[in-house]
Amino acid sequence: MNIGDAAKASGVSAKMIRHYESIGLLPQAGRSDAGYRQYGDKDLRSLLFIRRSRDLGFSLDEIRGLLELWQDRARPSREVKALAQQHLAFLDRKLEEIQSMKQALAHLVSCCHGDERPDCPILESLSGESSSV
Amino acid sequence: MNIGDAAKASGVSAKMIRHYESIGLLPQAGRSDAGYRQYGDKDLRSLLFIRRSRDLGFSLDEIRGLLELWQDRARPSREVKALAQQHLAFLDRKLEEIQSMKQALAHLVSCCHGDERPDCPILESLSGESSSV
DNA sequence: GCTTGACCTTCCCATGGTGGGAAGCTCCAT
DNA sequence: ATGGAGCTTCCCACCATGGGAAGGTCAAGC
Repeated sequence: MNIGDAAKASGVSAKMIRHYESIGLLPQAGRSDAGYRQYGDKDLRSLLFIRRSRDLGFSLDEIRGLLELWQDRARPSREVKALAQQHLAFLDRKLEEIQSMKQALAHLVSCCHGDERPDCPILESLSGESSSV
Repeated sequence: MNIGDAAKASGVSAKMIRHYESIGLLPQAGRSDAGYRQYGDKDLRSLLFIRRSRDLGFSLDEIRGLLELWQDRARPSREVKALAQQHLAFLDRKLEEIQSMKQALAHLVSCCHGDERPDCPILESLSGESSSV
């Protein structure tokens, strides 16, 4: 299986597959006589593992840890759970951050009549003429 | 006012102030005889405007637009509102993205007993042995 | 005056995750 | 044999931010 097919099958772009290999997230892929990277079922499973982890927002560094735990048959699930909980806390922080941005901005937007007149509570708030915010 | 004081007063790091100037987000600052950047009240107001906009998650490109509108006394508030609404929609998308990550991960975490045993629904799900997810 | 330390200048490099594209090689079907 | 699709490596870009080196400047204290 060439890299293009592995990319299609895994949902990870060929560019990224090469990148993951280069940073040691994936082992060096086998090569054909011509130097083409070759991928098998096992590689595909790793790629899918990575893609699913990315889908959950894990960083490549966290995924490195997850992959290690995955490959260690004797890992205590405690360690996996700890890693996941840590990321969950990170997601929570992000969520709150964005939520408060959204709330503040939504308020400003609702205050702005949005017509042809120049006066605008959004700009007023950003410039520090804090009347209602 | 030197850049360090402007940084303290605005909450924008000196590094970033220089950067914003270099990309044309801020006009070239005046210089002292020794070449030190000098900042006045007007510059400070711009810096605060930028910081508040960043706090709401606007990109530097969006802020460029906001600054232009701010400086245009005749702008229709309609344009400001449109820009803000666009960013609001972006925040909404981000929010949903993170929320669904959080939800999925929280489910997995709740399924993992997290003890010394090696079996772990989190890793199972990431590796594609989709039982409950 | 001279030293010292805090501040400023410019310049380059790094992060994280991804993409674009060039130059050159390989494979396969026609 | 030719053409096009796919592969290789290599460099550059994004966004926003920070780190740090090498060198100039300023003000306070001796």
